[in-house]
Amino acid sequence: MPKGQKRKPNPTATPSPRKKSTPATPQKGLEFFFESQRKKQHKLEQEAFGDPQLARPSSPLGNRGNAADEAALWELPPTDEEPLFLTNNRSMLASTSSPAKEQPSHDSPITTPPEDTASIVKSEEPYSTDIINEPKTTASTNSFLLQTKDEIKEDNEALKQPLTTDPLEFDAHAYPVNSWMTPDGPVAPYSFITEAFCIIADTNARIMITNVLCNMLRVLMVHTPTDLLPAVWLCSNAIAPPYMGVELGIGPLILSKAINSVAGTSGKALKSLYEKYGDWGDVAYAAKVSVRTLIQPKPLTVRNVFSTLKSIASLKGQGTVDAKAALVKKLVLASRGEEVRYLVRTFVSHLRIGAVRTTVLTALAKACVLDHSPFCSIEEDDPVTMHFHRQAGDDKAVLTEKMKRAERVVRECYAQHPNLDNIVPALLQGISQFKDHCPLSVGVPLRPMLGKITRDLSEVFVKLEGRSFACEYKYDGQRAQIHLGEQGHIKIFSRHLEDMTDKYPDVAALLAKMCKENTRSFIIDAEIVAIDDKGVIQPFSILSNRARKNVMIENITISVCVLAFDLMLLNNEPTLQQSLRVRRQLLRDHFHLIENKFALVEAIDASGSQECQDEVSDFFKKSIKDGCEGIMVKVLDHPGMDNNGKAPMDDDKANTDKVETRATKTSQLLSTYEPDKRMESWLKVKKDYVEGVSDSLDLVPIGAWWGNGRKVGWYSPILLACYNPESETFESVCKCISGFSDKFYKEMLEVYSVDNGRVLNGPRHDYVTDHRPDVWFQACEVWEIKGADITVSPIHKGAIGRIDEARGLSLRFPRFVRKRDDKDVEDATSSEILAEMYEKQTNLHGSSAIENGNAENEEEEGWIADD
DNA sequence: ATCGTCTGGCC
DNA sequence: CTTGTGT
DNA sequence: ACACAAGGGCCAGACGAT
Repeated sequence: MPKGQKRKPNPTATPSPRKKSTPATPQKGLEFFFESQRKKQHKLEQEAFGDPQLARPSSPLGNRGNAADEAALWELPPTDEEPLFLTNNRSMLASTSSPAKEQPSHDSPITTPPEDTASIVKSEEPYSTDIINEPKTTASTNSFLLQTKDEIKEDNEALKQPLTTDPLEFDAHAYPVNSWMTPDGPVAPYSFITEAFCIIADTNARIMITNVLCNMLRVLMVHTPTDLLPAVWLCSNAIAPPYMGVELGIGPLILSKAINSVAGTSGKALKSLYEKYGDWGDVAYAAKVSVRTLIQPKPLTVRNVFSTLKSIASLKGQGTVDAKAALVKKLVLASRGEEVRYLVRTFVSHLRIGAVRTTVLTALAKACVLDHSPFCSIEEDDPVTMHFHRQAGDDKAVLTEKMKRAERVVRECYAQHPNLDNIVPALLQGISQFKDHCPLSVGVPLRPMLGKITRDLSEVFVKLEGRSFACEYKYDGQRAQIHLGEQGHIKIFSRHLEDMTDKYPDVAALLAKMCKENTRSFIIDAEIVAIDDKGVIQPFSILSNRARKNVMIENITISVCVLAFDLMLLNNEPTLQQSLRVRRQLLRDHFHLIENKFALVEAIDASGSQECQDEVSDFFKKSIKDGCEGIMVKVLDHPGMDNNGKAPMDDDKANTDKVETRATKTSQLLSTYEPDKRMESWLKVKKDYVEGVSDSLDLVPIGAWWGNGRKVGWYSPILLACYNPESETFESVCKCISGFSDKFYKEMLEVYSVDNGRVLNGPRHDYVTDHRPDVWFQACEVWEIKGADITVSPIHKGAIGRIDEARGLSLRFPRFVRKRDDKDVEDATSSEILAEMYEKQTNLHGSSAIENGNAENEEEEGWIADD
């Protein structure tokens, strides 16, 4: 069904075939890039391993991280040239976004309606993004080609294998790209990748999605390798790694402006289109089909789309809204057929094709096995190369194995060094050594390890039976990955790898003091929590009030404490492969605790025995009392190495197959730090997962909006209210989108229809809310809605006036649990009850200081700061 | 200067 | 952050 | 089991309008 709901490409508007030539991007810059890339890579290696001034002794854990790396990260190139494969991607930018850099004059917005564009001629820019300025006919555009249009077309049709071909059969070299040719070499048209997007959007089959992506990337890799990186970015809904702080800053506002000026539509018309389609790409498509462009601009190319995106992201300051709209308009105007759909979705960073980061990585890895770029030096006899790359005579099984290997390597590499600007160029040179270019290093965030959600404490004991494990407080703060380099460089990254160093100058100032003498560099995983002046942990909302940019230590109003729980690198050695027990000990051994500023998370160790179950249960309760979300439970030791000496499987009697499987699995759980993985060796037990511990409200649906994407045609989200018996009103508490099954959505259309009178023309007089849902409901049902916390809301109205004069109460993480057919709307949670729940929750807070920030408390552990 | 809207980012 | 869905 | 896509409350920062 959802598949059916994915909007199919409109058959009446065929995706524009690659029939036209693209008057070229100067290939020179890109050629230069790859040339210098080869040189610099060589140089970098020499520096890393040869230069006595920069090289460090390589470690038994691998030769990752070195002085050259670190220097480069903070833009202190060890040589006069910029290192290439590190986070510094300016060299890449310089080549791919040259139009923006060389042509700042593009700022002047062009808001002329399409009809007038013919009169505007003249551009210095030869790129196809510059559509409006090219009154050339198609024929003249193609004039430098040796073949006629028809000949090319025939050619293509004859030779073209569909991208859906099994990658093992697909021949990227034979893929016809004559039409991509320009005087400066081949250039991939944007339509090439949108064609792939169309196919991918039309299926849910993951294998097919990967195959199409894989084939698409191979064609680029073989024919236009410099287009590979931009294409990979376009596939991943991003244009730069998160920690580079590059944002498009395009939303509905700018999009509307641009589309209106292209299609001559009004904001109102667009809005109604959006209500109909629920997707800005589809809106743009619909708005554009009705427009006849007199002058067909030059086709878009992958690199131009990408470089324009980069330009948009680089705009800042006054007038940027119009400037962005102008650039968006140019691309929209130049797009043909299906292109505009994906172009616009790219603007809002939401491709909606059912493939994002991981799938693209997989496809990329496979692509690199089956083909290689002209820049890849395959050495015939090199066993490592042959371990990954396809060789003549490889049968299906061998290739499958190689692809699996490559996928593992690429994903592991990405998890430790998530920067496509480094990974893709490195991959273009071959899979075998590319890992060395993208090491785990200080200054580059690794993707954090995640915990599996666990709904019950008893589940913990089933999953971890026979193993030793640590239970840690899960504080309600912000996850932070803190890096200190040997030269004193500091970076603090968020859970999604944004650079938030600027937000925490106080934490940065702490790092030097934290380090014991033997600590020169590190990466730690921690939670930052707000504390008051007495060292009492504050709720998340306090932390979120903290300033984020240009923070001066003197002006900080919200103090924080860093609670560390893991160590991924120490003194330039990755510690990922150590057991948690060892990593934790390293943490204890190498850091001073600083009262109310730096501590290790509150924790106990346990295993599966009965006493432990009680202990863990108490610990869990205590964590909640102390204002935490719950606990994390983590396997401490490597398989078979449990400290309690107990064999993992010893007292398993009733050996059904299932038990056996469970036990085997349990006994193999890793205690390593696995970046980017949600492993069963880390279990997350939050209070609101556990029955009876969380807040649960009985609310009344009073309205809804029409859903988007997968949920088009359904009510989503739904506006819910509590009941105030005093004023006899329904006060909005939250919108809810989660917890509904597809079946439920369908039933809802029946339950709330105009026909049965449960859909109203407007809000009832007794509905108290600032929201304006698409559809108003007659209050007639009660639903149980679960949430994590009750919050004082700037917009919702629950119990307004009771806790705060102007603000009502709302719910954090609302989700639907079930209908309460046993209740009438007047029996819904009352405003008073809601207010009391809020008070109870806030009284819970404010009692507990951070315990192990106090050195005296922990003498039996023996890891307190000792000087 | 101040306020409102938009955007992206935490959870 | 949570949840349901499809492979 | 995994990947993806719906979208929640709430915030600071940035830009634009007044």
